[in-house]
Amino acid sequence: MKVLKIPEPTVVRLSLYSRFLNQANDRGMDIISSDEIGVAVGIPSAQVRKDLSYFGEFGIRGVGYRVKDLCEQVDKLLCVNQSWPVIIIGAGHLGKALATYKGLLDRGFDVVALFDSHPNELEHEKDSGTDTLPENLPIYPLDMLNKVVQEKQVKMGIIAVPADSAQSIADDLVQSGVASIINFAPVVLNVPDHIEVRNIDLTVNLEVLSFNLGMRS
Amino acid sequence: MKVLKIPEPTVVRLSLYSRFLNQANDRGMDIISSDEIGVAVGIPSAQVRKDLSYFGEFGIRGVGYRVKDLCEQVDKLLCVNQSWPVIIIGAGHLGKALATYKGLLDRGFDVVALFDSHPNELEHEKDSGTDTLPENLPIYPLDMLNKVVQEKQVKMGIIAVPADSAQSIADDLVQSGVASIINFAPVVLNVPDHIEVRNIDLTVNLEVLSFNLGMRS
DNA sequence: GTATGTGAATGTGTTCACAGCC
DNA sequence: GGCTGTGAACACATTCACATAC
Repeated sequence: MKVLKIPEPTVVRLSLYSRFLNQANDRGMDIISSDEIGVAVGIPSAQVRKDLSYFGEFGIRGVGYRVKDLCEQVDKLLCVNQSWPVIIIGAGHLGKALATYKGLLDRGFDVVALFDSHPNELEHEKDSGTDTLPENLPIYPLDMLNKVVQEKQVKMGIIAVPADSAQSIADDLVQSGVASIINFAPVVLNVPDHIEVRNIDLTVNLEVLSFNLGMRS
Repeated sequence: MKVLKIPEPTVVRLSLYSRFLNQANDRGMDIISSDEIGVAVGIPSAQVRKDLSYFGEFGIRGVGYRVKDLCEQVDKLLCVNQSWPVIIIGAGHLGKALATYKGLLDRGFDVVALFDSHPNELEHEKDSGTDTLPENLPIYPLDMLNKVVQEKQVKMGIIAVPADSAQSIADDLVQSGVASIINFAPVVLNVPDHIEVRNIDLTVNLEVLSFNLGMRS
């Protein structure tokens, strides 16, 4: 069992393993090999073993891994067992898409509030056809940010506002005390070193695809 | 000027450079240094220079880069000049969020159609408060996929459906002839080698954050 | 025999530091 | 002097291959 310096790709894969292991566990699977995990998430089995080996020896040589045990261990590493309050800033289509996404709660992420600069105009309108916002999910104006973050002990904020207001929202989030930010806006945010930002940028992804398509000719 | 083996992170950064350079160009900036670019996108200047050097010598030693020239060159690499027809499968909150997102067209990505398994139930309802879908954006049933992909020469599909139908949609997309897929569903897709898939997974990103928060204690 | 765990080897990406050119 | 372009050094990540344990 070593510590110190976990490669960041390893952590990303851990999340994939966790998802698959939970499914396998629900299906009542007992023993699983690194090979089966690898096939399921599209990663070489040696990589799976190495990833897990950073955190301990979870398997049984000559046998495999006990699904239930491994699942628990990995979930503990990712803190899936505990519930993380998160907030979403921006109640446009994207913000609502995220707020109504049930996959978050399944993995321990609890959207405790939505924020918007014009909360009154859109409070729980009926959206025909698609899921509506949870009844009990409050939509607050931005000046409630500090209060909510502190009261609910929020550590993570999700930015789902247009590019031109993203930096200002990021500043507000940092100011309010969150430690980590997911940013959906297509801008590079400027934040202090102790804040972790992860960008989710559709345009960049599309451009990588178009670059690669262009290369093939 | 070398070719062969461009690091994939380089391509991702190229997209960030392009965004910034276009802004700088619009602002009428003439000359820019690798350092200024680096500061703007949060990357060391040596990295900026190395990234660009994979594709040619775009700068002037002792001076910097001509913004207009560099902008054109980078945009050409990313194929931003040409228009890419893309389709979105899934017209839930997420699909609509993507379809109404104007940033795509700015960068040459033209959403030519939305697909949904129940297109009639949601055809252009009025969404109060937020942007409605473009009037001329058709919402088709899934069995129109092949026809649209072939007629519009679509190379990229965006999967915005729930996890349990994502693989089946991916199969349909591959079958229809798209070359690249952006997948928002939290599953690992199984596709042939010649298809490029890029996953955009909020849950994984959140779990990396919660892992890192957990590590700090 | 079989599957894990892991150093060693390899491969990939970043940073350094300086030669080359303005 | 200043800034680019780039080989060489370094750091990081993956893969190999085998010792180890069941």
